[in-house]
Amino acid sequence: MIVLEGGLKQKPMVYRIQEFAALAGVTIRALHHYDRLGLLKPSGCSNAGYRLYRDCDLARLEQIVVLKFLGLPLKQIGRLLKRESPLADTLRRQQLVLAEKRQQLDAAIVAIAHAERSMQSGREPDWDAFKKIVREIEMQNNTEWGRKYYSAEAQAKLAELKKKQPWTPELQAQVTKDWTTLLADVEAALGEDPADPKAQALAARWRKLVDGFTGGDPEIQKGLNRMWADKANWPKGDAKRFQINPAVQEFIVKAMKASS
Amino acid sequence: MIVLEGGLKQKPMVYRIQEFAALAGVTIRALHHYDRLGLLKPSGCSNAGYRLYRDCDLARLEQIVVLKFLGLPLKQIGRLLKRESPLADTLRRQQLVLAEKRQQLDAAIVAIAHAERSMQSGREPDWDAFKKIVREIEMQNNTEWGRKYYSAEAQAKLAELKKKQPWTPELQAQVTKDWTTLLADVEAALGEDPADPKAQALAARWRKLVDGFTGGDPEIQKGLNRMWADKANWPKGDAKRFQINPAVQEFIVKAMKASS
DNA sequence: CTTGACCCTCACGTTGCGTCAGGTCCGATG
DNA sequence: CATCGGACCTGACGCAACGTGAGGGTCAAG
Repeated sequence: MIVLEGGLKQKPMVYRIQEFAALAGVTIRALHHYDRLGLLKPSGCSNAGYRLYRDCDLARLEQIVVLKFLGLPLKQIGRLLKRESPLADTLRRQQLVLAEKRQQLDAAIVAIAHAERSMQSGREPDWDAFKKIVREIEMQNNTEWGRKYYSAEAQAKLAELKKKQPWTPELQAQVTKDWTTLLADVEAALGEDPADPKAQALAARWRKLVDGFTGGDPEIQKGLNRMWADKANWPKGDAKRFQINPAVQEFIVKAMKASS
Repeated sequence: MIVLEGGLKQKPMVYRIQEFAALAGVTIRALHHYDRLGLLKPSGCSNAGYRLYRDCDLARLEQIVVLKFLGLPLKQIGRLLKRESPLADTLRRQQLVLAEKRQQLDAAIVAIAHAERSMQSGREPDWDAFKKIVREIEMQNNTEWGRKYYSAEAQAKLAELKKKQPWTPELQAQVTKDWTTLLADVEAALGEDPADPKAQALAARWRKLVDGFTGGDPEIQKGLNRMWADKANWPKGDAKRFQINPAVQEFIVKAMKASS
């Protein structure tokens, strides 16, 4: 049973937690949470330890609520409120994130609609058709995070390549295997002279694998180079899977130079 | 460094976990997880305790991936795969959920765009404007879950009412207070005769508060009745806030009848 | 002096895995 | 034959943003 404290103390206008929570449309527990995270410390405190909030706290809380509504994590909101990171940049990034999420959502909605149609006739839905949709979208996400490294031209060319050669998991497995064997072979040849025919053969295999992705296009190649140069900033999940021995990399670079 | 097992054993086509995970585009850890949840038990097991997967497992996993893509929680996916709940219904519900999420996303995207425009000129964004947007959407969500109880006509009338009388948190506080005091007063009068003038006065107050929400419209009233009749199925978070003493409810019903 | 509404601080539960840590198993090599 | 590197195993903790009690003070009214 909720009994609100109706007492209007006009002057300092302090609120106890329940009143304050109702005012902003959040729960008491959320306020506790924000307090412990340091996001919103109440500006006052009764001698019994009660949290006492004022109008200035309300303004801050409303900012928090808005930023949360935009999908920002609380840690970032904290940095924003402490002016440790610029609002404008954060919003721009978040806009991209949300746009991507929206695409996923739309795809899912379309997929469900498709499923319901295919189920009206037959009892079982068309699992195979979905598989393709899902793969399509997930592949798109994989490319999405690296998109910024490529010029508009390179992106268009990549899209064309993808049409001609769809990126199946079988192909993925094959390519992964090719790369790992090549990397192992190069590692075994680290002692050789980069100009040696053996090293040159390795460099040639390397070039062929890269061309398998770039299609031999120099624009795409430039984007790829930018991407690897920025390896430090990759999403951590992906960075691990593409760890590569620096010595190997250096060896190949030398071999490439020697052949040109 | 990843070294794939290239051995193609054509006949039974068993996969070890890494190979299988790559095939479906999920992580090994996810497979462990699904195994423990009972979502996908590998159909085989080597004598060393290695999980061994076959093509039938792949089909099941792909279904899991698709359903996960549609935003379904793993528990529900489990029930669906065990045929404990019907796929068609679940998909229909999920479609609504996704549509709602999409609205939120769109609102957030629009809000960010709005913010960037308002920041280009002035340094600070227009916090007040957002507050309204966010409240609008969150209020909408509050009404969304109860929408199913109202006829199309009632929904239209509710929308009109909301325009004439926007639902501010101040109003919310006032209404909450009115209800709680009324409930307390009724509880204190439980011993009285429902036909007594005192009880009738309480019933009148009750009617006035209800009319404050329905606008006196009988269509809306009917929807409200349906909603309370289905109280058991409310979202648990909300159900708790509207707990009401059954004796009080009974008393008011009797008083209403006595006055008619 | 006792309710009862309100407040406090732990502290565990949730969802879907990521990420070690510590140990086993297997094929290839010295 | 021993051993080394990969792949595999089973716990078990971590994360995000709170929800949900448990157990116990505070304060005004009766």
